[in-house]
Amino acid sequence: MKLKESFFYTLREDARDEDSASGNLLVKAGYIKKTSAGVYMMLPLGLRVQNKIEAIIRKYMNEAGAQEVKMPSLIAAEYYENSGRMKGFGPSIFKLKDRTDKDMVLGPTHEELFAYAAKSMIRSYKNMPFNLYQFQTKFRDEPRARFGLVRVKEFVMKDAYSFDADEKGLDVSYKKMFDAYKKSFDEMGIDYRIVKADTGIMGGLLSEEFQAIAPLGEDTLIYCDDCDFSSNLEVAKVVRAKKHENKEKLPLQEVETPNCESIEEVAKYLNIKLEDTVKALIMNVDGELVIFFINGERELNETKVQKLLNATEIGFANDELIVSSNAVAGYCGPVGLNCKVVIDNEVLEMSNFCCGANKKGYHLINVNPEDIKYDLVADIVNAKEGDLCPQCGKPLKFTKGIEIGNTFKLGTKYSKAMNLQYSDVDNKLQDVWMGSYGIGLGRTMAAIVEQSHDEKGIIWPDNIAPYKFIILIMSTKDETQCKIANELYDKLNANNIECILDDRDERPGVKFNDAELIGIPYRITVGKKATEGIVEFKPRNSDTVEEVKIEDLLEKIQGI
RNA sequence: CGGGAUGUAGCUCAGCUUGGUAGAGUACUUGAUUUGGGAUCAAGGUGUCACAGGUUCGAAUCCUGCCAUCCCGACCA
Repeated sequence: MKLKESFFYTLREDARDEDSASGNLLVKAGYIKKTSAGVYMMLPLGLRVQNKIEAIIRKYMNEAGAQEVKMPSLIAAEYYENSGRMKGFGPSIFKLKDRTDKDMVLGPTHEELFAYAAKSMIRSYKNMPFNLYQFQTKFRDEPRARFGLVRVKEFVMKDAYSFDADEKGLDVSYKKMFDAYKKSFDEMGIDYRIVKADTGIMGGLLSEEFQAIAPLGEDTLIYCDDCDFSSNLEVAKVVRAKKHENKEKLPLQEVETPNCESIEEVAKYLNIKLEDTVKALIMNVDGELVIFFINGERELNETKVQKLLNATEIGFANDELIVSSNAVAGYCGPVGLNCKVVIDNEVLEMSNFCCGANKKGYHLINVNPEDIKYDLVADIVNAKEGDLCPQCGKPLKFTKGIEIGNTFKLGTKYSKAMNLQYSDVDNKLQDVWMGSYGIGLGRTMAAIVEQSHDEKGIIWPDNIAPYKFIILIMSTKDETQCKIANELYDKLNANNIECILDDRDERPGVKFNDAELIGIPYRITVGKKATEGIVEFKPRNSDTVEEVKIEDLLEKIQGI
C-alpha cells in the first residue's frame, strides 16, 4: 500500500467518546470508526487485521476437520420461538418484520439454524460425527455497549457446532475444538486463561471461557498457582480461609444506630468488625420478594442465586414489594421477616453477630443462627481475595479478563427443541449431542491491542499486523530516496512481503509518529545515507536502530 | 430502565452565568522558507451552534420538549 494514493488517516487527538485504550488507539490510528453506539466500520487497516485473525482461526478449524458454511443473519423468528430462546434473549434480540408482517430477527447466535441444517444430514448414527463452522455477523442489542470493540451490538463471530451420537462422541469433538482454540490464541500471542463458566442462556452441561488477561476486562477470573483450578468468579465455589470462632452465646439485644444505613457505617458506629456483621439484600426475583443475608464483607453472586432459585430476572426490590414483609430498608435483619429468606452458608457458622432490627434506626447484636427463620441456605456469595482453592486449599489468585472465546457442551438441549434425532444400532430413535464454540473477532482484536501497546500507539504481533513492514521516505523531494524506496517496495511486493510505503509529502516527525501509532512491526527508513546504499531498520518493540546495506535488506527481511 | 454529564468547524474544545452579526488550536487550500521526531510566515475557505417549539425587537446563550453520545449502576454469550 502506497499511502499517498490510499484511504489512510490518523487523528492527532484522543477520541472523545472512547473509554478504552484499545478503542481509542484503533479509532485514532484509523482502523475503525464508530457509526453509532456499539456499531463500528472496519476501515482498510482494521479489516486486514480482522482477516488475519480470521485466517489463523480458519486454519485450525479446518485442521480439526470442521467444514465452513455461511448461515443467514436474517432469520424467521419461529426458529427462536421453537427453542424458547425468543424469551431467553428478551430485549437483546433485534426484531423486525418483513412486508407481509412476518416476524424476523437478526441472528444473535445460530444453534437453531445449525440444528435445522443438521436435520437434512442426520438419519443414522453412521452420519456422525461432523462439525460445521462459519464467520458471521451477530446482532445483539446490548443494554450498554462499551470499551470500543469489546462490547458491541454488531460483530463478527466464528461459531462452530459439533454433532455426535452420544456424550462420549461429544467429549471427543469438544476436545478437538478446545485444542484448536488453544492453538489459535497461542499463535496470536495472546496472554489468556481458560476458566470454567456459567452456561447461561446457551444451557447445556459445560462452559469454558478463553479469557484474555486485561485490567479493563469485565469478568473476574480466579485461579490457583498450585493446581490447575481456574474459574469465572460467577460460578466459583467459596472456600473461606478463616473459620468463625465458636463463641459462647450472648443474649440478643437491640441497640440504637441512628443514621447508619450501610453495614460499614453500623460496624464503625458500634466499633465491631465487618466480618461479625450480616447484611441484607432485598431483591426482586421474577416479581417475588426474596431477602438474602450474607456476611458483611461479602458480595451477593447473582449467577448462583439465579441457578438456586431457577430464576430469569433478578433486581433490587422497590418499596411496594417490601411493604408486607416487615423489612425496613437500611435496617433489614433476618429476625421476624415475613417473606422468602435465603441465607449464605457462612451465616450459620457465625455467632453473636450484628444485623438490622427491621426498625428504623436500630440494629440487633448478639444474634445467633437459631434466632433467624429462613427458607434456604446455600453458597450465594462471590469468592474474594484471601479465599482458598476449592481443589487444593491453597490461596486463590484474582485477575480480570476479556472473554474472547467460549466453548459449550450443549448436550441434547437444542436437538430436543428442534427434534433432531437419529436411529441407533438397534433402530431406536435417539437425540443428537451437540457442542457449540464461539470466538469474537473484534473482541480478539481489542484484546490484542489492550495487551500490546505503549504511549505512542499499537504494537502488533508480526502475524496480526495489517502490514509487517513500513518504508518511510524521509524527504520526498530527494529523488534518490524516492527511487530507492520505490524499488525496495516493488522488490518486497514481488516477493509477496506485505508492506506500506509512506510516500506522503510529510515531515519526518509525522511519518515516524504515524508508523508508531498504527503499530507496524518493522520500520525501514530511507534517509540521508540512502545515497551510500544504506537504510535503517527498526523493530516497533525495541529502541535499537540498525543500519543495513540495501542489497542485504531482502535477506534480512526474509529471515524474520 | 434509574442516576449524572455532554452535544458549537473534519478533530479537540472555548463562548452560555449577565441575550446583540460565530471563536481558538489543529486539520484543509495557495505561496514562500524549511526538511531525521507532529515546522515557520503570509493569505484564504470552512458552521442548519443536535433537533423542534416557545419567550424576545433580537436566542448558541433563557424556557419547554425531544434525539444522540458518554459515564456510574441495572442487565449481559
